[in-house]
Amino acid sequence: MFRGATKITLDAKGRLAIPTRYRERLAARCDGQLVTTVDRDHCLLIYPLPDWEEIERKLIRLPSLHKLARQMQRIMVGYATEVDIDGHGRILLSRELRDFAGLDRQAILIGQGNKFELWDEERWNGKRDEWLAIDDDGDLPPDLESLSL
Amino acid sequence: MFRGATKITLDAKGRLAIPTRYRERLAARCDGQLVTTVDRDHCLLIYPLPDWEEIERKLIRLPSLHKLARQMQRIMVGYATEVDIDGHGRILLSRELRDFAGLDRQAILIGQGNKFELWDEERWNGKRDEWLAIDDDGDLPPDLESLSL
DNA sequence: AATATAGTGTCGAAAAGTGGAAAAAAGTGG
DNA sequence: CCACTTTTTTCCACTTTTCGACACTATATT
Repeated sequence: MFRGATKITLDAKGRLAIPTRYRERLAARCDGQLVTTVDRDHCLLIYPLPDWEEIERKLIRLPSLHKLARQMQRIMVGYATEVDIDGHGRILLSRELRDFAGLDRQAILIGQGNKFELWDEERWNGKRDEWLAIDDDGDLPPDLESLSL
Repeated sequence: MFRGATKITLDAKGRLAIPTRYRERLAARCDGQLVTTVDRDHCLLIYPLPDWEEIERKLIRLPSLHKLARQMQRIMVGYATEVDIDGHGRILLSRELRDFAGLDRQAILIGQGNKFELWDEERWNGKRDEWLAIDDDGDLPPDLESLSL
């Protein structure tokens, strides 16, 4: 399980150095082979290759006539890019992906279970504060209703 | 069960010395392995690793397409950082976590059952006074209505 | 073919993390 | 009230990680 938030700066060429505490796990899980794609919230998702392949299978199987399903296929599979971790623990993010997520220099890498999310720092801070401000006394789904932290 | 409030100062590197009265219990429960994450009220939550893992499992299982669920995953799992108690009973709080909670030197550690809360001292004092000032004559939810202390 | 643009690898400096120990403060018992 | 123990805090030295710079290669463009 990947967890934790890390501030990261991309270099001039758009490379991202994976924090060392994840490297060993990634080497073991997928030999440094990752897949990067985009998320509706304009961040990037970074999966170990085998995890991505499973998700891709699920996406492909969705009914083609369902509008939302087709959109998700197009966006997620469409942007999915295979990247290898280089000898110094870095990956190169293509211009298309960086543009989509508004990434230039300062970014935040967020562990999310089987994947990572990569956000432009400012966008993350903005969204985060927005989420925290939500007053969720309203009706919650039962799973959340009963959640005790 | 952890209880009690303790004034604590962080050192220049952002390390926090766990009060000795908790150390033995923490060593027994989780061999000094803790997880720190953030709370909506801009304090940090500190769990023994096994307690956190259970919460994380619940969070990860929530449906990915549910907006509120995704937000909670992002914030709570996203900031969750594994920390080990070192030989001198200290843990290091990452810059990201300290920034989030506005921690610099003086902090308050609050026992809260299965976890601790860590507050910047000033923020704690402010919030506490705010809470104490609230006049709660209004209509309470039934669980509270019948609460006898 | 020449030039620009993007991608890759390597190195060194700076910053951050780690561990240990001494000093200061607080608590305890006589 | 004083001496002693324990806990807390500060400080320093060392290691690791991260960041920025540079040079080289490959690919695309005019």
